[in-house]
Amino acid sequence: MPKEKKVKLTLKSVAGILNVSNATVSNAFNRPDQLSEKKREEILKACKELGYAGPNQAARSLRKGRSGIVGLVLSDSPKYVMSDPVANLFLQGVTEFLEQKSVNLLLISGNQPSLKSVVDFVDGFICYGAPRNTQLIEELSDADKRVVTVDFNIEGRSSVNIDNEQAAYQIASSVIDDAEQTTAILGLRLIDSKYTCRVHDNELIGVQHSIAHRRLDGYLRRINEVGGEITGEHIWSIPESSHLFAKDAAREALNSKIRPDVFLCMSDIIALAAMKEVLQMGLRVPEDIKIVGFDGINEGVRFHPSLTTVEQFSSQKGLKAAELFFEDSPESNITPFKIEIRESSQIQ
Amino acid sequence: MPKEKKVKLTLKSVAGILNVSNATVSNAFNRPDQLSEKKREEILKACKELGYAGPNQAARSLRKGRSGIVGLVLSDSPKYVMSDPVANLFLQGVTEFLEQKSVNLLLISGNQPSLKSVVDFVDGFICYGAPRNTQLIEELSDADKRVVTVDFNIEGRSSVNIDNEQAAYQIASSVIDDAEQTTAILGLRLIDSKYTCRVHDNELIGVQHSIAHRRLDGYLRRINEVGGEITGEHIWSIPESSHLFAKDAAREALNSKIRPDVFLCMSDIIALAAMKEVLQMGLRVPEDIKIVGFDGINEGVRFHPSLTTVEQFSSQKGLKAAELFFEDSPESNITPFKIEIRESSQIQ
DNA sequence: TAATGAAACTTAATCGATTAAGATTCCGAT
DNA sequence: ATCGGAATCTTAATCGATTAAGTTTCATTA
Repeated sequence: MPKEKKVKLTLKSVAGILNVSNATVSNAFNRPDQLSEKKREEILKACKELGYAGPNQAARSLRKGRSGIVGLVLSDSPKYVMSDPVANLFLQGVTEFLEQKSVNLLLISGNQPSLKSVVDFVDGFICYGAPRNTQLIEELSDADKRVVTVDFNIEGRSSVNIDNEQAAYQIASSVIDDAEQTTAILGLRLIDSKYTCRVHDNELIGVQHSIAHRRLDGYLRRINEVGGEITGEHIWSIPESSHLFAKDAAREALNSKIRPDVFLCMSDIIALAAMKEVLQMGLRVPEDIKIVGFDGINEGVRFHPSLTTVEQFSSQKGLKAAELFFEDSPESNITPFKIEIRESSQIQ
Repeated sequence: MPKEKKVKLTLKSVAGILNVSNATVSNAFNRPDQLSEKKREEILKACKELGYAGPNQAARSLRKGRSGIVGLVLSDSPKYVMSDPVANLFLQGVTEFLEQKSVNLLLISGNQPSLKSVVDFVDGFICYGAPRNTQLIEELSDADKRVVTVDFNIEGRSSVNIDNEQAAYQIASSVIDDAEQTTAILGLRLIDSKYTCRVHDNELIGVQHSIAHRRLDGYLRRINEVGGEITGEHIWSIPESSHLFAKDAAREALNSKIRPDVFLCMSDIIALAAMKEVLQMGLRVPEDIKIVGFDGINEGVRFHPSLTTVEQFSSQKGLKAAELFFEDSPESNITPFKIEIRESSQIQ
């Protein structure tokens, strides 16, 4: 319940009661060198007794132009992004760093129409994945604030990325060493469709800048290197990193005439869904089918069998992004990844 | 890159340029009925051309006393809370509702020393779990703002809870129907220790108000009902819902002389860790050991075998909490739960 | 034609702070 | 005794808006 109060407690009213100027009260809180030690303690003590908790932070931020709040722009709605364990790890990293800096985080949806409603509250933005509403990218580009982008780039702004092509190449290499192997690729948003579907050959040609296409490049490089067969027939595009869509794709692939013995999956969520499907069909992993994922989520370690994947240290990316936020000049960072060979690809 | 600008664009400067009063410009944005349609369009058009995006929201919020931001006070550090899938689902629910209301969310750590630094920026608080720093509870209790608590209560404030005792009783009942069964309880923070440890009988007596103790009450009620044996020897306390601690507890229980054939786990995370341990020891679930969890996280559905649990619709709780936030008077809400019988407890 | 009153704007106080510049006090040095 | 300057405190402008109250304009009605 709100406390009863006669007058509203503000810097001004407190100053009035104590019979000093507001400047002095303000200085008591912010600039100890501007007044005598004696007076300062006197004022702080009186404030405590009156129940005045200190300067209003909103007013202070208006005057000073700094709020101590960082806006975290998500690629999509918070609901969707938070359901993704990779994003979640990233958030953990960001919040860990920011908490230590006593800075708070304002969550901002990537399909909000504009940043107008929040821009004046924050000291800048960390942007996780290209926002779905592309207008936001323009606003971020033009804003007179600090900006750090993650998993995409805005010219002149700080950014954090991994080398997706190289990572995909290496994870593919860990499991493909023979032209006789048949690979199915379970990709994420390779084409613009609301449903799980096979990719046609011609659609593969279009150059795209998304993370998914860089990963595809890496997979294809390895398959071509060993002389394996790979066409649109072997590639599925899943509209979002969801269990249901991924299971559909896995089932289709298993029932198709290509009879894959390797699944290259563009996320661990997809890989785990595929693995569950495979196991439920009575097949063995890795004996019948080898499966690798991408991301390195904890669930992959726990799963039985555990999942071989690209560990991309998402929380480290979060830490790095937060760190770059406080740098004075823009800086591009390529974060490391690690190939984690586990049970799902390795016959004991 | 920031755009070059001669003068800073504010309501005042824009009014100066357009040769009208600031009131008129303000009204053009906020109160269309206060000026002619003609003038309004004229002003908005000019603003667009000048590149003035509209009133500064921080200044507006200072004046109006509303920011359109809700503070989400977490029980612990964001890093720790976000790593918990249940909290994550809750967040999804909250954000879903708030996004639709065009309200943004400010994340606040539960071990922050005070809410002072954020209280002036938000219209109120939703508080997920009792904050670790209890001083915050007092501040929340005294604040002249809206407050909704979840999974705990503050007198006179809105709250959202499930009936933990009843839920625990029911899930226990689904798996225990015989005095011959031997049950091990893997509990969460039943006693104040940093390590996984067995609970001693005398420690069970102390009445506690935490969720964990309500759940324990429910388990014990069922076990006593069927005449099963239950002592401190059968109960483990795990310091946090983490995989490693839970595996320790499971291993200890399996190797102990009580030889349990039922695991009642106070979270799905604990249950899944225990299950992985059981499977790795070569035992079968549910044939050798039945395992039930609590929470209803997605990973439980995906796991093989899938996990029997109490679905507590955490995202619904989030929605409800957000909904209550906008109610004018305090309201206590008890949200439903559902017993989900799946593979881990049911012999086909 | 004068009174009336709604419509369209403007004035100015206010939200709650920060801070440069000015005023006063006080002390030691010349 | 006087001057300089540091220490301490006050004055007042400012951050960027909102809004009640006041002013002017102008069409309507008696």
